[in-house]
Amino acid sequence: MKNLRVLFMGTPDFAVPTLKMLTENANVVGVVTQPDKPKGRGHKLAASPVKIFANEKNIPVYQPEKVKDDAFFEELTKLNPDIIVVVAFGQILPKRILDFPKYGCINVHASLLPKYRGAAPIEYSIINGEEKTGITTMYMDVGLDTGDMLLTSEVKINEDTTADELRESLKEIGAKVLKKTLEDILSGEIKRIAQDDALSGYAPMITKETGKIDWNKSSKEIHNLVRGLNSTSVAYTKLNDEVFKIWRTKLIKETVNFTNNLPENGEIVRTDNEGILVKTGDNVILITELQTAGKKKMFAKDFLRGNKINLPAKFV
RNA sequence: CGCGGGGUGGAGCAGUCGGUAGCUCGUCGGGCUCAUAACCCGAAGGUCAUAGGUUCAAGUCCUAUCCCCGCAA
Repeated sequence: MKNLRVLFMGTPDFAVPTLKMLTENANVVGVVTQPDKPKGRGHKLAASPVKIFANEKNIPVYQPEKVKDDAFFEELTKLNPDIIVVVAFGQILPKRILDFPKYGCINVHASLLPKYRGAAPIEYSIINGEEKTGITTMYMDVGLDTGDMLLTSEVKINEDTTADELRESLKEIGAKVLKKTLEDILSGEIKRIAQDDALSGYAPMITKETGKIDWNKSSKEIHNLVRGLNSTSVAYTKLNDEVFKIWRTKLIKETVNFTNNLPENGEIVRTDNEGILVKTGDNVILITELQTAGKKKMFAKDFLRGNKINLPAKFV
């Protein structure tokens, strides 16, 4: 594998461990990543984590606005990679690029395909309450995550696993599975398995609206949303027109019986050292970590020290 | 130069018209109790982000810098 000419395409932090593995085991001839974009406060130009890593390793970096442009294809022919590895790159590869390398284009995808094709497989596997997910490597084709599957690796999702935690473990597993995939390709042992479209599903992009908590839903559904969105975007709700990001919740096993007056969904039932107890569609849920505008993420009990919530109060 | 909020004892917050700092917790010690995260008593702990300036006097006003965060992209 040492002599394998690899072109790597990727952008976020998730892609870095795989790139690192490649630099240690193969000949990475170049790295393609999204162009630096104005980002965050002040609109400062930010380089992708992949670019930063590649710069440290003195690997040539390419940042085409559109990878399908002729100019980039020309670069590609000069680099003459044997294989292209793609991890969370963020652009669709045209057919002529897919067909170019002799070993094709391999993608590392963070789900057990054919489920959760698309942009946000990690988040949606948790939001939908899956109990397992994993990594799938595949040969890319012109569709979105529709190519023939190669190797997979499963991981369990526990009741309180967050997207952030899951991403951390999957990015390392992705590197390992890809390594094995490349070894098997080179030895000729690899088997390709076509995806069964009948079982497929898409994990669309996360939007602002995705994170809005609907308090009419069950505690379980709300809990899944909160832990599925605890990194790039966060589940949120509003209290008196102020946005509350909800970073962590805890499920309450026992069903609470409201003998006298039944609270409305979203209404705060109690605030104490444990956190903020809120009525949901089917029971109650405990908010344990939250964040308000201008403040850092903090434990609910800490928030309550300096911010008294006068009941009755209701999240909307 | 995108808009905006904020940096005060370990944590979360107050601090009005400038007069040297307080609350809810935590911590430590003691008490009560069968017991406790409950209650009572007491204690330690802050050069109020940094550097200048105005003033008899600044956490509180002015200027610059550093850091943190929300929104928008």
